[in-house]
Formats: sequence, structure tokens, C-alpha cells
Amino acid sequence: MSQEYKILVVDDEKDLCEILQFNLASEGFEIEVAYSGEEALSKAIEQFDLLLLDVMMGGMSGFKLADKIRKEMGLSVPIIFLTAREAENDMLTGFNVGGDDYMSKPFSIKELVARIKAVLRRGKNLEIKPKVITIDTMELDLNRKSLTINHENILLTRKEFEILNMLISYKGKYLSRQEILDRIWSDDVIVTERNVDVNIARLRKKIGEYGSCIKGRSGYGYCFET
Amino acid sequence: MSQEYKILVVDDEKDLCEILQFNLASEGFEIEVAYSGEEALSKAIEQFDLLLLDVMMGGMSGFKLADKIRKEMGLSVPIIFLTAREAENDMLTGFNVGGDDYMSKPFSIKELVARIKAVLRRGKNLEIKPKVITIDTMELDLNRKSLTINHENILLTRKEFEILNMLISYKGKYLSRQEILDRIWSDDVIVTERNVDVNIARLRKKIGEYGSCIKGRSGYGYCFET
DNA sequence: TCAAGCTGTAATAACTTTGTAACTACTCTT
DNA sequence: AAGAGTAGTTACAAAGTTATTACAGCTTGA
Repeated sequence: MSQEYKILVVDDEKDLCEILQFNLASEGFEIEVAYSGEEALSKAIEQFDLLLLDVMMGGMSGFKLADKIRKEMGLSVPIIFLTAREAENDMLTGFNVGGDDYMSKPFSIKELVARIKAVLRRGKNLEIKPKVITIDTMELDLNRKSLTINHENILLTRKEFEILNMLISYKGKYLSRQEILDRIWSDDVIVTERNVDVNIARLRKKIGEYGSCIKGRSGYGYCFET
Repeated sequence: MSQEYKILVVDDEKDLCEILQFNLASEGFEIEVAYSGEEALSKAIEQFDLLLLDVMMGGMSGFKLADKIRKEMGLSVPIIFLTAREAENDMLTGFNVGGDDYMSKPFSIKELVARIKAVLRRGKNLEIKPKVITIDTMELDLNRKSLTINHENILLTRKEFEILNMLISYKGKYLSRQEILDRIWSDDVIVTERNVDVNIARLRKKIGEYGSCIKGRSGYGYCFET
């Protein structure tokens, strides 16, 4: 990094703070630490280029803190949330509050650094990108994670949404069950390939007429094609 | 697994080594064992497709070993760390050193195997080859595994596709049935040479006018020639 | 705590691909 | 030209793959 970025880490686990401080500093970032939301607010938030907020803290939660910073203080500093694993809903709330990314603990420093850099880069290009994929009368909103067909809202579960999204972004290419598993399921969950089938079946049913656009071919996998 | 992967297990607990050796071998991996970091270094590390390193060993720790392999020897073999500690710290260090994954003991063999496969797969996907072979009005897309003739999609089964691909890449050369079997069928399946004939027949039928480009010659085998 | 929803497994039925066998037609030698 | 070996074709059986359903465990949120 050519420029020195200032990052504020807010977390009540002192050990983790130390690890972060050490590792991020060695990546060339300037780090400050606060051990609670309240302590964080006592600092001049606007001086930082990025906030790393633990979601669960004694006292004010990371989300509440983010909310204050965004709404009361009106700041748009990038925020990355740190959350205990499996809290998928956490993540959604995080995005609602205006988070830029989130990381589930335990996470790898390598990955965190990558995301920090990504967020900082993004900041330069600025602001909201409404990502919507439209296929005929079907609209997939990647931000809202919603699907509409003929302006009718279709509720997809996460897995269904992500599979559909993946198929559509590789439109015309057959993706093997394994490729789908690799991308959509995290490494440490072990599920069988049959699972993909089941999710595809549910997805097909939900998207009605478009169900037949998801082609399955013996030995190749699945493919979206209109 | 069609290909045989070589894995080096480095751990000073002999019992665990045996368990790993037995179980991984039965998954079709070729296993070698070293009981210390020093012993590991005496082997030709570059011959292995994956390293499984215990973090805590008498003598050199797994991390130190990894560090040597990465930085001094400059090798980028995938590494999975085995750690007994719950500690998040271990994990962080593991990733910093360039580990690809880690497993905390005790772990399930099933999960370990899943991760090994994931890591090995990951390495392969790196090759991005936008390969399309065009012969007259025939297009063979090796990525999509699709064939079009005059922009008409022709659905080939896997074996058909692979045979066609092989014939075309050796265009003009006669390939014996045995050569075709060796390359396209996995070693552990035993099929007769007549099988190739049958598949060739099916292929010829599917590719219509191009069917006659697949020449058969008594005593030689098959050859693609326009 | 219960009800509802999500996600995974298992079972099974339908389907596709692949292999074998049997037969015919061709080729190559003598 | 005959016979032995080789190749092409077809039909059927075996093996493998996929779709779908039912159900169970888990999480979540009233």
C-alpha cells in the first residue's frame, strides 16, 4: 500500500485485538484499538479510513455502534463487521446497517487483509452499485438478495438464491455438483452432492416457468439457459 | 480420484501417522510419513502434492517447517496444518505462514479427506484456458464441454466428447483402441476394445456429415482427418 | 417452549450412459 | 476366392446418474 491507512479496531476480546493489531500493523496499516463501543465513540471517528467492529460486545453491540456512526454522526466510513460463526442473520443486519463486509470468527488474517484492501479500494470508486440481473421477466437483485418474476416476489432461501445466482452468472456453462458445492458451501461443512440436486429441485419448483431453464445433464451437472 | 496424489504426513505421534496412512491410502492417496520436521526436509518435498503438518512436534514445529519450505525452498505445495490446540492463535499463525487449511485434533477422517480433496481441487482450477477448437463449421469448446456444428448444439456424452477431443487433438494420427482406452477410461475399469468401436459408432452418428472424418483402419485404429 | 422454516439425508423411481454380445460386413493374406 | 481376423451396427442389459419425495435435525423468532 502506497498510502498509510488508519484503521480502528473495536472489540472487547483483548487477545484478538492484539493479534489484529500486530498482524495488520505488519501489513502497513496504522491501527488504533477500542475495547468497547463507548470507547470507540470517544475517538474522532472521522479520522479513520476503516472500522473493524466486533458484533458482539459487552455494552453497545457493533451494529448499534455502526448505526450511531451512520445515522447520528452521518459518517460513511467503510465498516467491516467481525462476527461469531454461523450468524448468517447477523450478516444481513450488518449489511442493512451499512456494513461493507463481514468476517466470521475464526477467520484468517490473510483473508481479512484481502477484504480490507478490497474495501479500501472500493472506497475510491465510491458508492452504491445497484446490482440487478435481469433475464426476460426475471429480476435478481444481488443487493437485496431478492428475486421477482413478473414483479411477483419469490422468496428464495440463501442456498437457493446463491445457486441461482451462480448458474446465471455462468449462463450457458454446465457446472458440476462439485463446483457448486465448492463455491456455495464452506469448506468445513461436508455435504453430499445429492444435496445440490435437492436444492435445484426446490429452486426449479419455486421459479415456475423458468424452472426448465435450469438444465441438468448426466455427467456434466447443471446449466442455466433460456 | 482418477489421478494418484502423493501426500506427505509429518507428525511425531506414530499412532496418528499410522491411522492417517491407513485411512488416506484407502482413499487412493499415496502416503509417505516423516516423524519430524528434520526428517521431512530430508525428503524431496517437491514431489508431493500436499503436506499434512503437525503443528506441535519435538524439534522443529510445523510452522517453522512450513516457513522453511515456503521461504527458503520457495515451494508452494499446499499445506494443511494439524493442531491439537484449540487456540485461534495457532490458526492465525498457520495462515500467515501460507497454510491452505488447518484441522484441530481430534478431527474426523471424513472431514480431513474432504478438505484434502478441496485443497487439491483448488490447485487445479487455477488453469484458465479459454480453449475452443474449430474445424470448419465444427466447434469444440473444451471449457463448456460442448460441441456445435453450424451453430447447432450437439449433445455428446462424456465418453463421446472425450474420444472426439482426443482424436481431434491428434488429428491425422491413427490411435489404437488401446491408446484410446488408456487415456479415456480410468485404470481400474476393465473394458474390451470393442467398446471403443461402439462409442465411435455412436459418435459418428451424432456428428452427421463429419462422421466420415473419423477414419477406421484395420489394424491401426482410428484417426480424425477432414 | 412451540411452530415455522431451512437444510441435509435417505430412499426410490425414472432416466441416461455405457458395456456386452451377437451378427454382418469388410479387409487382408495366401 | 476362402478363411481368419478386424470393423461396424444393432439391440439389449448393466451400471451409473438424476429427480423427487418424505422426513429428521437444527435454528429462529414469537
